[in-house]
Amino acid sequence: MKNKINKSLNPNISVDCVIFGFDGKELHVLLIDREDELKNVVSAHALPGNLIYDHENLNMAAERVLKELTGLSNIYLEQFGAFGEPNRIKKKEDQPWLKAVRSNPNARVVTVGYYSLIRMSDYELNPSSFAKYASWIPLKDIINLPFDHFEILNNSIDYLRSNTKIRPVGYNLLPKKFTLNEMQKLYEAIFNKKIDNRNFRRKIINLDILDKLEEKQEGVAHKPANYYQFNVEKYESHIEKGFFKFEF
Amino acid sequence: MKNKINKSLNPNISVDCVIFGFDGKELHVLLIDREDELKNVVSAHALPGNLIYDHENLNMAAERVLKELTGLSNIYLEQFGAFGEPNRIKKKEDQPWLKAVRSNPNARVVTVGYYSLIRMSDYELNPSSFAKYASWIPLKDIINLPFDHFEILNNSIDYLRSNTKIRPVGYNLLPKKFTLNEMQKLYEAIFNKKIDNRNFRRKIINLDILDKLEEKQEGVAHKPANYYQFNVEKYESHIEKGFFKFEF
DNA sequence: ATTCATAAGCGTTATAATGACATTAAGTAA
DNA sequence: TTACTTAATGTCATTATAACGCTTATGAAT
Repeated sequence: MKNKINKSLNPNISVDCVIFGFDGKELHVLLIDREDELKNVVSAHALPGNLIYDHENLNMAAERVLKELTGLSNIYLEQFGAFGEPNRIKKKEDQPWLKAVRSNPNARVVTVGYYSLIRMSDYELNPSSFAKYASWIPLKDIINLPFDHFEILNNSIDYLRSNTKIRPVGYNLLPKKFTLNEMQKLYEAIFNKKIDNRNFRRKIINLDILDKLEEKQEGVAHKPANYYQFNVEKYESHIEKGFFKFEF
Repeated sequence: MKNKINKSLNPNISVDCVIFGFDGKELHVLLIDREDELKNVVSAHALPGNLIYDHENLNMAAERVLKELTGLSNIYLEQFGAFGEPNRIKKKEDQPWLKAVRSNPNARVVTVGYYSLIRMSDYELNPSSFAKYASWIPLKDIINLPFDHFEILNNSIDYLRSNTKIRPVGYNLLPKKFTLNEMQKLYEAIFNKKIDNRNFRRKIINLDILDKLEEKQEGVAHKPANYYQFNVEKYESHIEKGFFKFEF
């Protein structure tokens, strides 16, 4: 079994996935705790990532690895960069785990980063393979990671933000019906800053990608908010065209 | 010699360079004609690219490969993506050359793309290694390329354009002293469209990255244009901050 | 000397987008 | 009835935008 896998695993190329999760309040990142072949769980959280097979392309590899390690599937992943410092997996503290799980632990590995932003409540975590646990860690609590994963994470954040500046996000991140304030919280989470509510509303509404519903919130101890939903056609065409400047 | 090189060349990872050249009028791309070990020149133009060494990072590899194949050095290269279709170098017509120059011609290779935009007149082409010729080909004349190089090229164009929308370019692309119309031609070349001259001037001048010089054109059979030069400090700080929306 | 051709360079106007800011509205809870 | 909480709205001054036409400085041609 191990041999069979190793035959087609490329020793030099890996993918790493940065999955941002939104819970309505703040951004989280999906990290795993690794388990080596001796079943000693390696505690430092890490990005889900692994070597690719020679028969799959990078996107497929990222999807497969993500699924194998965390159970998540059907997630649109976007590439944001390749990381290839020769010493990126040479740190002393990272060696024992590599030696335990890789047939060629000293090989030079270039990794390709993929990211996604999803709604946490839509997915159930099912770690397997060498991932013993998988968990959502608040982004703000992540202060370091093994290998060069912290650098990769920071790169992905930049990428996410600049992408969000030129393409609206939200579909798949908010409930089918949502309030504008829920949407604003999403943007505030991504950019990690407060946004003026009147200006936000004006801007989002002018984008003309939302339909205002008749429905309102119920049972809340304050003025109920109106529900909105994405107008999928307008939303998609806006995504295609790209470029709306989102700055507050 | 061959063995020595092959020992540390990683068979699975390459870099490819898209060097855009500006001649004051239109964009060109630096392509090579390949020569195999039997000195049969392979005629189809290709992007300069090759496998990386295990001791170098991706950036260094791109710089080295570019220098080895074309003679260009001291060029700031920016990564724009990794390309990893399993069949990307499996096209029938690409096999003879691979067999002639690679010790492992069937290996699966993921390539990382780097691009730059330079002033053609600043550099002299000195092809070597397996590059028999290196030449600037007008971008508009490039209709296909071997391997997946055409796709890589198209990706790099998108990248160049979106980058130019959010960060001013021009330093290193124009003479030390240049006219606003020369600068406008650069932008027109990058975006491949005509731009209104009054609006262009207003926008560029409002960026406050240029110093207007006392000097004017001489010997031209029309009203002489004023020379400008970049204010390096302002330019750099603007590049840092990023994000100016450039749309016409 | 005069005219011509050429590109440079200036300016206005109507419209749209931006940021900053404060009050009222609609519901539940007590 | 009042208190509490979040939703929702509007204005204004400023800035950015796109579209557009005329005048100017020079060398070349006559």
